[in-house]
Amino acid sequence: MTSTTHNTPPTTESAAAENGGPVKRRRDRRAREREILEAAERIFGERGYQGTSMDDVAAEVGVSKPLIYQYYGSKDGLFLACLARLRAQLLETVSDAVLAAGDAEDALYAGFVAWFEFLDDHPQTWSVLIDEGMLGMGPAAGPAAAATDEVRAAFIELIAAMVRMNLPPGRTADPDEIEIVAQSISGATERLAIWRSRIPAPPTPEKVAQTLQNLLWQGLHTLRTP
Amino acid sequence: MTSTTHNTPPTTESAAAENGGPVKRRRDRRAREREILEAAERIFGERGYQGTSMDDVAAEVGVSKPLIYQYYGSKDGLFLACLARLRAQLLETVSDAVLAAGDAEDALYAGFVAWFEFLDDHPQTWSVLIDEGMLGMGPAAGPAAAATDEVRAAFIELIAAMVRMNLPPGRTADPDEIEIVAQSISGATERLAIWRSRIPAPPTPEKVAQTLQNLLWQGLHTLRTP
DNA sequence: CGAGTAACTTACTGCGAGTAAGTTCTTCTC
DNA sequence: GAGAAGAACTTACTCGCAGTAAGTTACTCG
Repeated sequence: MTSTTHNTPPTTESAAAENGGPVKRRRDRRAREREILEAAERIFGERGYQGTSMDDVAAEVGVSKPLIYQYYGSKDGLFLACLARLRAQLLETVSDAVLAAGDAEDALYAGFVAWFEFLDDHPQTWSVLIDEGMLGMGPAAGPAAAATDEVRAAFIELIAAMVRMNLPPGRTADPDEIEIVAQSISGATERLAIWRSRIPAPPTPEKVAQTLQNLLWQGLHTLRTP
Repeated sequence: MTSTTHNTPPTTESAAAENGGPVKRRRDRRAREREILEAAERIFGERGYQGTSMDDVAAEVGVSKPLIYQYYGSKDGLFLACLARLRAQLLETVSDAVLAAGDAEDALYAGFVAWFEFLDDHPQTWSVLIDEGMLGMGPAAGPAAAATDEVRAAFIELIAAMVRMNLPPGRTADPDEIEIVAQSISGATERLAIWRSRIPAPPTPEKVAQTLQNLLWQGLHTLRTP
């Protein structure tokens, strides 16, 4: 659907424009790259990484496959380019919410809410992220494994910083324990996001954030000094 | 390694056995199925789902590809068959540990320890499980998504049961909150398992389990009544 | 207008999943 | 021990898709 294969005649198109629409051919490189990226983001979001072929994307944009290879190098390259934009947005949104908060308790809650709200507002984004990206990260897994590990690492560092903020002033905690806690929280929020995206009427972001906060807050004070 | 391509000559092998070894050809179906399954488990564990071709498996067993298709239907079918065995073992191990424990607090801790220990003891298993299986489960993700969702669902139900056990007698909690808590714990343990498998000197299962227990235990008492 | 280059295409290769149509080996009956 | 019946197994393909080589068309700037 969505008007595939356009009205551009494949061969003699130079005589075009007789119907009025200036058949956009030969756009500027930057513009084409953006166009391809947007189409790819949409199609990957709909059909997943495996389910999308480069020919699909090429057809959607109305361009031939080698052009995409010239601009993005490989299917992985194209996918990573999609991921880069999306994760930057997500990370920025959550970081902003955390940094805007007053104390540590508030920061944690605000971060959770921002996370779940962002994913509610950008379901397509979320599809791209989790498909082989955010989650598929076994040893030889998907192509985006390394890239999404970066995002995750950034989140984990953010969480670890919050945990440290929460310690009594001047105290330090066992680094292992901080890491374990940060990994746990990261894992919990990812799993909750997936869960919410797959059930018909998920609890509100606030509800989930509050429950998670209740679950974790007290335990965060039990970190031992090394 | 491990003596690839065997000594069976591809063409005229009926005149074989001149060297002594009774070149095992034409085994019983059950035996062949097991043989294929074991090879597949190993290769999937080493190279991942994507990185393994059916020809690889066929060559490893010393058999032709269509035979594998006859027995397992498809690459997905073969992968799922591997998964089925592994997850059954994992689920059983953890369940046993939980059920053998005295009270709820002990059950939670014992479950964590059993989980991390099992994965330490079966790294190959773990590779197969996380590669596109345990984690890759976006909308149109890997083939094993549905299968591993089942395992996860089983764990989540186990966790939810433990949480309920922990409530004051006669009390009931908001089902949404129980679900949120169970999803969180499942996500945390999965992420921790991946993290541990990817760093050089991970903390012991007991250490991780203890930290997780500390993090969660107090919060488990904050569940509201609906 | 013509040279130079950026934008783009046609037409392939190669690999890997899956299949059609057999070909041997084994056993079971007479 | 024939020889039929069926299970175990193979050769030789098709088809879809990632990736590429080599060329062609349109814009731009002297």
